[in-house]
Amino acid sequence: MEQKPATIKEIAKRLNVSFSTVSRALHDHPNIGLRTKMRVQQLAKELDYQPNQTAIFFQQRKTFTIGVILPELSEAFFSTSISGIEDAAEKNNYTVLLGQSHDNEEREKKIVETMKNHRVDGVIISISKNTVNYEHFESLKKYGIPIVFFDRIPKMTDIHYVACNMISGTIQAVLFLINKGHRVIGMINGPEKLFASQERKDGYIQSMTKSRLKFDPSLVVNSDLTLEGTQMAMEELLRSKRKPTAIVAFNDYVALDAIQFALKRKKKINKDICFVSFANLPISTYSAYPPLASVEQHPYVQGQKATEILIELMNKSKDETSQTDAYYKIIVDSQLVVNEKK
Amino acid sequence: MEQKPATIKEIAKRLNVSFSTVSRALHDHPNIGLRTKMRVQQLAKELDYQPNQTAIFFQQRKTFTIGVILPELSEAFFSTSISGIEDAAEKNNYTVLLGQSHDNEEREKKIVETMKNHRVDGVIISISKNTVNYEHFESLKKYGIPIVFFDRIPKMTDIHYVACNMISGTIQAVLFLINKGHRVIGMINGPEKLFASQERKDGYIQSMTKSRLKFDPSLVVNSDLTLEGTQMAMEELLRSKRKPTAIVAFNDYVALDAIQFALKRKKKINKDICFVSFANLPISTYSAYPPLASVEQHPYVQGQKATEILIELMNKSKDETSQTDAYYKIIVDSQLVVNEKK
DNA sequence: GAATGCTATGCAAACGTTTTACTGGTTTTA
DNA sequence: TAAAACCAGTAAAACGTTTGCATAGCATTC
Repeated sequence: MEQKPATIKEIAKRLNVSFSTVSRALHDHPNIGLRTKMRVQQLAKELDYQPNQTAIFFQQRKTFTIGVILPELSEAFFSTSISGIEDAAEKNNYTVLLGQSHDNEEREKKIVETMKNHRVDGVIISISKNTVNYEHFESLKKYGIPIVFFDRIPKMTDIHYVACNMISGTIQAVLFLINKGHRVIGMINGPEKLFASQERKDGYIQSMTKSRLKFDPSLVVNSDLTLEGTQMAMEELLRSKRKPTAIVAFNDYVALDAIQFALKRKKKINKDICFVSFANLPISTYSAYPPLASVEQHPYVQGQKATEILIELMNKSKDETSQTDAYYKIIVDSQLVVNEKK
Repeated sequence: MEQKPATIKEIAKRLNVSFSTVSRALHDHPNIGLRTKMRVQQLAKELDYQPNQTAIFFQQRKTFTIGVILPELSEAFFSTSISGIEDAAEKNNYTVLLGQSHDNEEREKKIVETMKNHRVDGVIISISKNTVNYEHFESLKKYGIPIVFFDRIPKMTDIHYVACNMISGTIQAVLFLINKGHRVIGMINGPEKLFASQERKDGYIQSMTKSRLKFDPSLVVNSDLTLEGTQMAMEELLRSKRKPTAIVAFNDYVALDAIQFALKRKKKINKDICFVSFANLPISTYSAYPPLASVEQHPYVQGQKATEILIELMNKSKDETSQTDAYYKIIVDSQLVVNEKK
C-alpha cells in the first residue's frame, strides 16, 4: 500500500506543463501566470506533494542541519542547553543532528567525521574532557563548516565560542556569604588544572580581598569531584585551624556530598556551617539540606546564543565576500540564585 | 582558502578513466583490475576524497538517519535512553536527528513533519503526554517511514513498540518490603488515569494478595506528582488508622518529597518508616535518606531495543516482498535495585 | 509596421553518485 | 579455429530539484 511521494515531474506531466514551471509556481515566482500558479498549487495539494528535501539538499549543497556534539546528555547542564540549541535552530528552520562523545576523544572524532559526511551546515560542540588533539576541528574548518564551541572550549586561538564567566558568579556567591556575616569561608574547588576551577578561585580571591578579608590559601582545597575526593576535601577543611563557617562548593553534587559528610560529623547545616554551590540543578531542592544558593550558568541561554552565532556564520559563509576574520567570543555572566525556602 | 571537496569526477578526469570506474574501484568492485583499483584508491587518499553523502542519500533514497522524538531530555529517563538509541544507531551506521516535544502536541506534529521532509529512514518516538490526535503518525506510515514507539505508547493497534512492564518491578518492590517484615504497606501512586499508575497498582495488589495480606484500598493514594500533591498524599497515609511502616512511591522525586515530609513529622526514616520507589535516578544517592530500593526501568536497554527493531523494520521495507504484518511488541521487565549503603 | 518590452513558459544543465547494460578485447574450451 | 567465457572497463540513465537562458506571443511605442 506504500505510496510513492508525488514529485514535481508528476505534477508537470498531469498538467501538461514543464516541470520548471511547476517548480516556479510552487515558489510563487512572479514569472508564472496566476492561472497556472493556481492549477499547480491546487494539484500539489491534492497529491499531498512534499518536496524531496534530499534532492534539494543535494542541489543546494546545504542540508539545514546542524551537528551538535555534547559530552553527556544525562548531565543536566547539557540536556538543558540542548533545548536552547534546538529552539534557536527550529526558529531558523534548522534541524539538530545529535552526538554524544561520552568524554571520549576517539568517539568525538568519529562523530565529527560522520557529521562531516552528512554535510551538516555547521557544528556546535562542547568538547570532551579528554580531548587533547584538535585535528578534527581543523578538518571541519578546512571544509568550510563553521564551528561554534560552547562551555568547554579548546585551547585554540581562531575560534568562535560561547562560555560562561564563572568569576562574576563566584564573587556574588562569596559576597552573599560575607553579607550574611561569614568571615571564614572555605572553598571546595575542582581539579586544579581545570579552567573552571581557576575561575572560581579567582572569583573567590577577588571578593575576599575586595572585602578586606585576608585570602587564606589553606581554605581552598581541591576535590577530584568523586565522593571520596569531596570527603577528603571536607576533612581537610574541618581540620583546619580557622574553621570555616561557610563553604563554596564546586557544584551541586559536590555540595550534597559535602553536606552529608558534615552531617556525619554532627555539624548543623545552615547553623554551624553553610553551603553555596554552582550549577543550580533541580536536584538540590530534593535534598533535605540544599545549599543556600547556587550559581546559575544559564545553559539554555548559552545554547541559544551559540546557535544564533552559528547561524550567522553559516549565512556569511555563503556569500564568501564578507570574509571578515572576526571571531565571536561571547561570555555569558553567571549569576547567584538564592534557593527558595520551602 | 575554502577547499572544494574532491569528487569522483575529479579523480576520473585526472586518471583518465570513466567515473563509473572510479566509483567501482572505490567500492572494491571485482570488475576493476588491481592496477586501476590501486591508482584510484591512492589518488582518492591523496585528495582526501569523501563521498558526498547528500548525493548518495538522494540517489539511494535513504539517509541513514533516524528521527528521535522525546518529550524532555532533562528527564533522566529520556537522556539515558537516548544514549541507548545513539549507540545502537551508530553500530548500524545510522545517525540521530533529535527533536523534543516538551509534551506539546503541536510541537510534536511539527517535528514529525520536519523529519518527514528530511526523509529520515525511520522514527523512534515517546509521545507527548498531551497528544490525543494520532494523524501525524498515520501520515508517516503512509509514506512508508517505519515508527517504533517507546515507553509512552499511543492507544493504537497496529504499531511496534518497546515498553517497560512495571508490574514485575512493583511486585518485587512490595515483596522486598514484606520480606523485611512490613505488613502495612502504603503506596503513593501517580495520577489515576496514567497507564503507569494502573500497572503499579496492579503489581501492588497482586503481591499483597499473593502474600495473603489483605488489600486495603485506603493505603493506595494518588499524587499529581507535584510537591504539594505528594505532601497531601503523605498526610493522608500518615493519618490512616493502619499506619503504614513502608511506602512505595511513584518515582524517586516523589519518594524524596515524601521522605522530607516524613522527617518534618518527626518520623525516623528506615526505622519508623521505609521507602521504595521507581526510576532509580542517580540523584537519590545524594539525598541524606535515599529510598531503600528503586525499580529500574532500563531506559538504556529500552532505547537500544527500540532502535534495533527500527533498523530491522527499515531493512525489511526495502525488499517489500517480506510484507509480514507482524508487530513488535517488546516488553522489558522492570527490576528492583537495592540501594547500596554508603 | 518595425522596434521594443513585457508576460508566461519551456529547455537544459547542473549537483555527485550508483548501477544497468553494453563493448572490445583476450583467454579458454571443445 | 570458431565459439564460449571472461576480463576490464565505458556509456548513460536515473534520482528531484533549481535556475540561467532562451523564446513565443502579445501589447505598446514611435
